[in-house]
Amino acid sequence: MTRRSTLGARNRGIPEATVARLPVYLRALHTLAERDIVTVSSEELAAAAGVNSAKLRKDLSHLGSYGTRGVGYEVQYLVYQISRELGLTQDWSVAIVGLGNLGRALAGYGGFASRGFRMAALLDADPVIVGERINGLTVEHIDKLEQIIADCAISIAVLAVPASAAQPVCDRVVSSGVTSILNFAPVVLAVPEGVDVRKVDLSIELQILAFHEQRKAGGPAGVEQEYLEAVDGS
Amino acid sequence: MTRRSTLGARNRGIPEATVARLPVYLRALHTLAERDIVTVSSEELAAAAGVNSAKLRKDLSHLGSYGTRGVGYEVQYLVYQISRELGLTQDWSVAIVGLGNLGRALAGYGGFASRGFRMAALLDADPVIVGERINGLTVEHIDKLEQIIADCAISIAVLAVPASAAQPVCDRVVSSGVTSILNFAPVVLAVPEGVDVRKVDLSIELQILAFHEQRKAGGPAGVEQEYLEAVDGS
DNA sequence: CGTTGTGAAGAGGTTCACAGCA
DNA sequence: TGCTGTGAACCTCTTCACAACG
Repeated sequence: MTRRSTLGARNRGIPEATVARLPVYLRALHTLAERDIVTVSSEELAAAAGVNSAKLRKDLSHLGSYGTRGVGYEVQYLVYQISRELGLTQDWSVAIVGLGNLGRALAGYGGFASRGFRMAALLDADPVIVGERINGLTVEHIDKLEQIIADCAISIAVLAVPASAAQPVCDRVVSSGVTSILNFAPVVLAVPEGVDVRKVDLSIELQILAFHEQRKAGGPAGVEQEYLEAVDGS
Repeated sequence: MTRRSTLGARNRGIPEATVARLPVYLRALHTLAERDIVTVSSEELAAAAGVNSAKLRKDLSHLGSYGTRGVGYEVQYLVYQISRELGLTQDWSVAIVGLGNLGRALAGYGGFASRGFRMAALLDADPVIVGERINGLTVEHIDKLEQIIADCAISIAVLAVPASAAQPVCDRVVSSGVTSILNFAPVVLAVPEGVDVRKVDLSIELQILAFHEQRKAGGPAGVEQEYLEAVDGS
C-alpha cells in the first residue's frame, strides 16, 4: 500500500507540496533568464515566486545540490534541472474534450502550448462543432476518441465537457489508457488507482474567497441570531 | 501577528483545508437534495464528495454538531449551515476584468452565477471589445474601474487579463477596495496584507500532471545518464 | 444499534537557525 | 564573508479507533 517507488539511485520521494511549487519557480526562472540574469540567490528567487527563502531552498534540496554556497543558483542550470524533474524535457500530447466556450478558450490559450505540451487533438460530441478548425486543429467527433488517443499517443486529457458528460467521458479516456486528467467539469470524478486527476473549479474558488471575505466583514450571518438565542436562554 | 480572530461565541477557527472542501460537500448535498434525499450518513456523503468519512465528520464538526448519532445529517439543514458558513446566504458582486477568450468563457459560464454570486460588471481595455454585450452585460472601459467597483459594491475581482497587465490591474482593484481576487493570469501577484488571492493556472496544473505521468513511466529522463556517470566513477 | 463527534497518534509540511562550504 | 543545505522544532492536516448518544 506504500507509494514510495525506490526507483533509481537518488531519492525519488519529492513531496507533493514541492512538486506543486516547482512550476512556479520555473516560471520565475524563465523570466530571469529572459533578462539575461545568470545567477540568483534563494532570497531573490523566493521573492519572485512569492514564497519564503527557507521553503525554496528546502524544495530545491529535494532535487539535489544544484546551488553554490556563497553565490546562489545558476539560472539556466536550474531551469534544466527543474524541467527534467517535471518531465518537460519530453513532449506530452494533450487532448481537449469539449469545445464549448471554455474548451475553445483553452484551445486558444498560448501558454498552453508552453514547452513540453503539444495540443494534439480536439474532440466534441456536437455535430455543429465537429469539423470546425480551432487554432490549426480540426475538431473530431468523440466517437473516434479511443482511436485518436491511441494514434496520437495522448497522455493527458483535458475535460471541458458539461457536468453530466464528465464521468462517462472520463471512463472512456481512462479505458483508452490515459492516466492523467485535468477536469474542468464541476463533478468529483471516480477513477481507478494509478490515474491522476486534477480539478479546476471556478465556483469552488469563488466560494473559498467568499468565506474569507465574510470573515473579514465580521463572521457568518446568523451569528447575531445565535447570539440572541443564547442570551434569551433558549 | 496571529490571525486567530476570537470573534463570536463559537470557535471561528475553521482550518483552511476544511474551508476548501466545504464547497465540494455543498455541491454533493445539492445533488442529493435534487433527488429528494432527506438524510445522509457521513459514509455516503463522503463517497459522493470523494473523501473518507472520518475527514468529512471532522470537517463538519468544525461548524458545530449538526448530525444525529445513529441517523446521519439532514440534507437541507446541512446545506443551510455550510452555505451560511461560506457566506453564500448573502450576495457577492463579482467583476470580470479582461474579456478575451477566457474572460468570455467565464462570463458565459452558468455555474458562475450560482447561489451567492452576481456578475455585476465586465471591464476591458480594448476599444473593440468595450461596448460589446456579453451575457446581458455591457463591457465597460477599464478607465471606469474605480468608479464601477465603488458603484456596484464589487467585492471579488476576477482577473483574466494578459500576464503583463495583471499586476497593474491588481493594484488598481486593490486600491479601489477589493480584497478578494481570483487570478487567471500566469503571474504571482503582490498584494497588501488582508487581500486574498487565489490562482488558477492551467499550465501549472499540466506540469504537475506531467511530473506524475513521468514518474509512472519510470522516473525523469537523464536518470540513466546520471547512472552511467556514477558507474564511470566521475 | 448504528452513526456521530472527538481525543490521540501519525504523517506531512513549514519555519528556524546554524553548520558547512565556496 | 555570504549563501546554501539541513537537522530539529513546530505546526497543520489526516487517520484511527472508540466513547457518547439519539
